[in-house]
Amino acid sequence: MVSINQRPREAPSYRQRVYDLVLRIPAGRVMSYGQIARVLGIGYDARAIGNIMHATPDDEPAIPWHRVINAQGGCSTSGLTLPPDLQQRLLEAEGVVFNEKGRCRISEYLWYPPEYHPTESPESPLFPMN
DNA sequence: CTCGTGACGGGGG
DNA sequence: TCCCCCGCCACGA
Repeated sequence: MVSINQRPREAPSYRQRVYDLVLRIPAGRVMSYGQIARVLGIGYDARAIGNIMHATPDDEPAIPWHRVINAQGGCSTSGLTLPPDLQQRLLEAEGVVFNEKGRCRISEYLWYPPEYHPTESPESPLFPMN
């Protein structure tokens, strides 16, 4: 495990910021890749978050990677080294309900870090749509 | 340094 | 709703 923990304690790396946030997602709740990117701010985007999460199991086994799904409410882990249905099963074990198409009502499970105060206005680019 | 590759997302047809 | 296309960006070759 070429852990990021071995990195000296400087400014948190891009990965570390992502991991720190994912670590805080409560069981039974989820965040989408894009949502994480928006919470972290400029320079982060959904695709990059996905790349990082892909490496997570090897990197940091303790990180609840399964609580990060796509904005459509589905799991994006098809055809990898991981069992295709693993992520969904882990979430179901935490009470998340998926339909026959493998999608959950994401709005019911979304979690936002408490210190993050998104604008109330749906007009705002920071409004937490997903 | 450049290039290809995604566990993405949103818009359009 | 599904599908396709394209912008986005960290990472490894």
